[in-house]
Amino acid sequence: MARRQEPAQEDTAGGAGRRPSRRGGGRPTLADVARLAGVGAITVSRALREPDRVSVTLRAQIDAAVRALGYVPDRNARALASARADVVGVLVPSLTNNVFADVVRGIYDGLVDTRFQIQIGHTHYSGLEEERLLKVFLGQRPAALIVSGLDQTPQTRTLLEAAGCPVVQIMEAGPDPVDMCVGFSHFDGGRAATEHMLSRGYRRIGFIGARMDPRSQRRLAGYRQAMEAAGLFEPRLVSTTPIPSSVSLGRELLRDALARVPTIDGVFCNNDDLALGVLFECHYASLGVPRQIGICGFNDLDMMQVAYPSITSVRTHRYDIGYRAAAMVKAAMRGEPVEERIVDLGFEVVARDSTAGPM
Amino acid sequence: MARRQEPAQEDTAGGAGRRPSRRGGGRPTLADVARLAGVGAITVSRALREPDRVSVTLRAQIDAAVRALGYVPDRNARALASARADVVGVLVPSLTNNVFADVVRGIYDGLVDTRFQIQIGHTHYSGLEEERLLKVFLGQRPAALIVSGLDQTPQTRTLLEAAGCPVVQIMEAGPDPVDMCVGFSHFDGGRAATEHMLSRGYRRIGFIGARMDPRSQRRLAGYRQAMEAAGLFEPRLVSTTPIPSSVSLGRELLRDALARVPTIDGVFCNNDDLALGVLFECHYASLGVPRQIGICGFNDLDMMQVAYPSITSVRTHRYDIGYRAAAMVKAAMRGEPVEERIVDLGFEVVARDSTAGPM
DNA sequence: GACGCGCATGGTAGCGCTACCATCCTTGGC
DNA sequence: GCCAAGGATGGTAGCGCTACCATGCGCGTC
Repeated sequence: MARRQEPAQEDTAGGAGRRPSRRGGGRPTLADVARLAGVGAITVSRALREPDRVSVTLRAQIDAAVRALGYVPDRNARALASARADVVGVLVPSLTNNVFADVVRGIYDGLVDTRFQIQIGHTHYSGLEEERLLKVFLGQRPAALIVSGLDQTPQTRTLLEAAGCPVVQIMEAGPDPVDMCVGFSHFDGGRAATEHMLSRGYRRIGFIGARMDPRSQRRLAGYRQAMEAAGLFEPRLVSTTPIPSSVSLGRELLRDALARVPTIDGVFCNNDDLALGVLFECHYASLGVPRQIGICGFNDLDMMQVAYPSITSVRTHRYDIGYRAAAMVKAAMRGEPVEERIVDLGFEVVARDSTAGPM
Repeated sequence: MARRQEPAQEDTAGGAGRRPSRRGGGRPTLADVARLAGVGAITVSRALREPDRVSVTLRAQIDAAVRALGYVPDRNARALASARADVVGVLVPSLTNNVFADVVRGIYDGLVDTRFQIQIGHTHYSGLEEERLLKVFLGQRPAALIVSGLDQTPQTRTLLEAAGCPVVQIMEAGPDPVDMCVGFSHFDGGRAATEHMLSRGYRRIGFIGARMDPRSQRRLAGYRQAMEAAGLFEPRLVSTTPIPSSVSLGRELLRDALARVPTIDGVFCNNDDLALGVLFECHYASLGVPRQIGICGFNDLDMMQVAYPSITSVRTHRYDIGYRAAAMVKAAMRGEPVEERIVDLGFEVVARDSTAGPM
């Protein structure tokens, strides 16, 4: 298969006197379009980028020439000449995680009507990997950067500050962002969930958490504060692991927790995967939900509502975070002053059957 | 915040006689490194891309200069000069779908140790959108392309054939790929799942499917062939909708199916989300699984194994498909002849409690 | 000892586009 | 009717890198 390096293909229209340049592979260029339309190259460039600044007559000629040649602008040349690639770099810990998949979907939707392409990097929850990827991204002078969380390494923060493009930190709302941020308070979310369970009458509420990234830590801190305020905190109520979260891990962690504290009457799960696993383990072990065990998840994925019994969770506005981040980035790239640099989209505790109260 | 267009920063090392070029923002260039290291620019370029071709002495000097200046190669300039961007374009229908999230993770992992960046486009299951995105991708002369499925529009296929780079079609294994393909037979998967349920004694097996893309259609065709072979096919056993799949939709579709055919004794679900919804609806309606209703999903996500009862599903090798696609792309980009252009990674019916047999 | 081969290194000339500035033409004010 | 102002158009000069083609050197061959 002649897949690599096709021989220079024949010019579609009669591009008279075109010297066969050895590089580039014979694709039509801006100059070809200009020649066919009988205008200067720069006018073609403008017609494509800022149509309003070119007269209607010329624009029509140029459009026709573009179509006739099947011209596609070379984004690499454009990026080099303007010292700016039409690329928005996005750094997320992982895409397997439904939460980030939703955020990224919001970002994509927010940028779908622009010329910007999205490039995603997976940090795998590692600050060093984040730093490495950021350098790679900066190598192409991205139009904007979206990074997850507020806990970058000092070096990464310095790079972001010197990036020379808009930067949005997502998932968390907090003071002193590099440039802008959009998210919510994980601490408050953890506290609110715990307070909800306490208000429903649960007392020995365990915390189950996997892959304790900074945001998970803050949710745990919120749980702890609520429990301490009620005089109910005990270290052995907390089960955490650095292992990535999954439904099956939820089952295991509940078993562990019950082995350690058999009298647990409720579980606040760091996320919904774990909560679903906890529910299945309760089914399996014939523990009644919500009478013997109350369950609360975090994020409120679709399945929480339809699980049987339905599972209480903290609804977070993941898609909106991505969409809003895209909007902030767009505004900043247009040069508009962004007055609201710190956006807190909040959360809601959605009470369902799984926390109806102990017997 | 001076976020946009920082003033040209001072040269870190003493770059004597450096005229302040108005564009580019004063970032160190290859020439700066060459000057500091006392070598030619091209040697620096080689030292970075093909270290073996530069003597150890010079390499050390160059490395030192790179570090001293904090030099980061400009990927846009590199792409323009070499007529190839270090970007692999990936077109998938959606990332919300766990299935594609896994595939994409495999692609990322497969390319993590290379210089290539991944750029993802979401076609939203639309052939026209796929075509549009492909043109955008081609505008930067990607190093390789990975697209989903074998059912591109004729125009898209033409573009792919003329892309001048390796192309891998993923998710399906079939004859006559544009260049290469890796996946499995959805038809066979649907048939095998149905045959499994038939072998366990289920007779009035319904099909539940959402967002009937070409691959879902082929799974349905496989189901249909198995049912017809057993003399059990009936059109009203099939419930499909163009709506995107979700757990809650699974609950609804089961209700619909039962309303139409109350004697249904099994359900083959087009994917695992639906299967989980069906399970929850059975819990809710007090229908015993697997005695009254047998359930089989598709893809075998993590939660199938830990659901209670555990749910039979067709395991597909999503991560491996992505990883293998990345490997094929890497080999082709290195110019190695790829002998196996059509790779079928198969699937397995993982029998669990949900299809233990009717009463 | 002259020649040729291969390897390390360098110079030159773009890649295709856009920033910057110059030029031209229209339009309006006096 | 002349000139200023402003909008449309074009020419020139790169952006920072790599492909291509020298060049120079050491070494083996006859």
